[in-house]
Amino acid sequence: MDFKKVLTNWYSVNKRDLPWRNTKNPYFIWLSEIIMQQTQIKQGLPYYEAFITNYPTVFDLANAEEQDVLKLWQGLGYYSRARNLHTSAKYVAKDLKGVFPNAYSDILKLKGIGDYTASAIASICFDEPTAVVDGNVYRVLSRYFGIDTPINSSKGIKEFKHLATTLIDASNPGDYNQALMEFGAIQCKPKNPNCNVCPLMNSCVALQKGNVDSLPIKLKKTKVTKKHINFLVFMSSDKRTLFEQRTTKGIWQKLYQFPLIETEDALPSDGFKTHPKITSYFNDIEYEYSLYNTKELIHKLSHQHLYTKFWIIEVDKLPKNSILISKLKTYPTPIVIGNFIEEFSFPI
DNA sequence: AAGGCGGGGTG
DNA sequence: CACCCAGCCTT
Repeated sequence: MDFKKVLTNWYSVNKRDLPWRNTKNPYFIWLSEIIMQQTQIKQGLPYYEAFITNYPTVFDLANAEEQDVLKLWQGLGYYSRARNLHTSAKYVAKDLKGVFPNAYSDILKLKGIGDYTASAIASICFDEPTAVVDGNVYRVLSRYFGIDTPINSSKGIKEFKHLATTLIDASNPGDYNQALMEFGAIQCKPKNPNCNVCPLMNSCVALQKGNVDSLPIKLKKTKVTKKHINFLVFMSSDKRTLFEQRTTKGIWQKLYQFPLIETEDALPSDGFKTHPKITSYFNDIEYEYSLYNTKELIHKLSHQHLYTKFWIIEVDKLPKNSILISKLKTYPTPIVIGNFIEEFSFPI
């Protein structure tokens, strides 16, 4: 039996029952693919359900406020996915009158859709024989064919895309693509792959050479930077607080947060009042403060470790742009803020 | 070509 | 602790 036959047979027996496996509706498939980028199925599944419930059609998503879309996305990370999804939904609903593009090259033009996602939608929804290459595919192909080209080099990206294209089952590209990915997720796992019961054990190059564990090859590790971030949680006697939207380019763009002071070193509780950034921020306002977490909370992202402190600051009055504390939970926030809002006993 | 972008899970 | 996950965008 050849490679694709083995895979599709394996898939028909072992595939998980996922909600987007019973539809070819491009809107649903699109949603599922964006949500699942760099995300494990278990983590993304409840978000997929929430999105199809809240926005059953592309028009519903297009008509939504960006803030509401981000709120529904809260906790999933890589928030540009949500912003681009919303942008493209508006484009499809208005400019394309709700008709999703039906060819790889046109799907690829949508913001937030790259080679992988365009291939997935084109093959699953429109039977176009475009090969998907995601993390699973890199792993399966590099091992089965014994390829040690780094998967994150431009040479590797081209090589694996080309190989995947030559292998695709043109008669059923959608199922074949999903079979290859599912095989990587369940059978040919990163750690402890099930080689002893693998249907491809007789022809897997890496298994024969004994280097399954060292494939695929990936260059360069992302280096982690450390930051100290201090959130200023104001509380006024009329139960208001300050909450502001992040407008800067980088992390958590367009999400909301308490006023933030970044410091190079940890801000000591006895030095809070004298730190220049604090004195300039408060500018003669009377306040009482305390530290919510004496131990810094280390919020770990893939490329940053954020040493986080929440300072509770009680004041008499706050300016007009303050918000009611009771409305805090309606704003999209980074998960580290969302967790704090859940845990802290605000006066309401 | 390289780096930034989240949060959760695994060994 | 390191590495991975249905990747994409910007520089």
